[in-house]
Amino acid sequence: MNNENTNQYENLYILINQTWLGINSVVRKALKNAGLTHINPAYIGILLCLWREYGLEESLAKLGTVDGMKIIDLGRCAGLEPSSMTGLIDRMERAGLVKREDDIHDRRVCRICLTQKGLSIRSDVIKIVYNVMQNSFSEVDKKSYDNFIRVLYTILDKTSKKRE
Amino acid sequence: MNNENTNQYENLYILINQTWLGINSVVRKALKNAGLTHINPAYIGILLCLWREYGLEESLAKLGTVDGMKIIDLGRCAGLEPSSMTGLIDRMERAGLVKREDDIHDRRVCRICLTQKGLSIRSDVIKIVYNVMQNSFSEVDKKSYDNFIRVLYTILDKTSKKRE
DNA sequence: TCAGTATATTACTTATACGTATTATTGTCA
DNA sequence: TGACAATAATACGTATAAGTAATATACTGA
Repeated sequence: MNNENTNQYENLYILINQTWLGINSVVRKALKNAGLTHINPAYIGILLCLWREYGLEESLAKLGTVDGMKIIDLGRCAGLEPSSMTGLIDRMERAGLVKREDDIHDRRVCRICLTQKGLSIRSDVIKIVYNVMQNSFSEVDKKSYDNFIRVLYTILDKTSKKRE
Repeated sequence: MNNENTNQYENLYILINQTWLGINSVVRKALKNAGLTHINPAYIGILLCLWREYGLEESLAKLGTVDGMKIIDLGRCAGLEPSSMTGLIDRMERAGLVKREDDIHDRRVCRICLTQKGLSIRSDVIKIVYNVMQNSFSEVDKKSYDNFIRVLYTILDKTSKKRE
C-alpha cells in the first residue's frame, strides 16, 4: 500500500459510520417527537418484515390468520445475528408489539407474531421513516439516488454475513 | 403519502443499517484475524483523528511534541455524543492506546494523547481497513464510487448533529 | 433405533451509543 | 466582583449488537 494511492478508504469507513449514526439519531428523535416513545429504531427492521406478511391492507382481522416468523429468519431479514435477536424480541414483546408463540411442527421454534398494537402503528412508523429519509435525500437527484442504492446492494453482497 | 410513491424509503433505512453492520462485522473479524485483539472497530475513528495530528511520518520521536485532543473534539470528529466518549476513551486507555492528560490552560479539559502503542499500530490498522473497504467496493466503478461518497456527504450534512 | 450432527433459541459477557443529570471549571456582564 | 450562563467531562441507566457456550429439539444415516 502506498500512501498516495489509498483513496482514503479508512476515512470512507468512518464516513459511512457517521452517516449511519446521523440518520439513526434523526429517526430516534422523530419517533420521540411523534410520541412513539415505546418504538425504538431497532424495532423498525423487525416490524417491516412482519408487516410485509400482512400484505398492503392494514386489516386487523388478519391478525389471527398469519403464522408469524421464526426469530432466525427475522434476524436474517434485518441483518442481525441470532444472539442479538433474543434481547430485541424481549424488548419488543415487553413493549407489546409482538408475542412469541409455539410452533406446532417444530418445538425448537418460536413464531414471532404481531400484536394488534404492533400492526396498528404501521402507517405512523412508515410515515416517520419516510419523512426522515426523504429529507435526508432531498438534495440528491434521482440518478445519484439510484446509483447509491445499487452501490449499497453491491457492498451488502460483498460483506454479507453468509461468507466468513 | 401514497403507497405507490414511497420509493421504499423505509427499506432504504434498513438497507443502510444492514450495509453498515456488514462492513463493521468484516472489519471486526479482520482485526481479530490480524491478531489485533485489543483494537475494536469503534477505536478506529478516534485513532484516525489522533494519527492525523502526527503528520505522515510514523516517527515515535514526535510523541511528546503533540498536544493531544479534547474529548469533545474527538467526538465531533467521529460523530459521537460527548456521553458516548467517556466509556470509549476509558476502554482505549485500558487497552493502552491513549492516555488522558491535564490541560494546562483549562482545568475542565482532558487532552487525549496517543501512547507509543497507539501510534505504532497505525499502518497495520489502516492497512486492514483499506483491504476491507477495497474488497467491499471492488465491483463498484470509479464513477459510482465518487457519486456514492458525494451522496454520503450530502446526507451527513442533512442529518448532522449540529441541528436539532 | 440410536448415535451423531444440525438447527433454533437462549444465557451471559462485552462493546457501542445515547439521553439525562451532575460536577467542575471558565467566561460574561451588570 | 459576583451572579449566571456556557463548556468539558463524567455517572448512570438503557438500548443495541456481537461472540461464545449451553440447552432443547429435530434430522440423518448406519
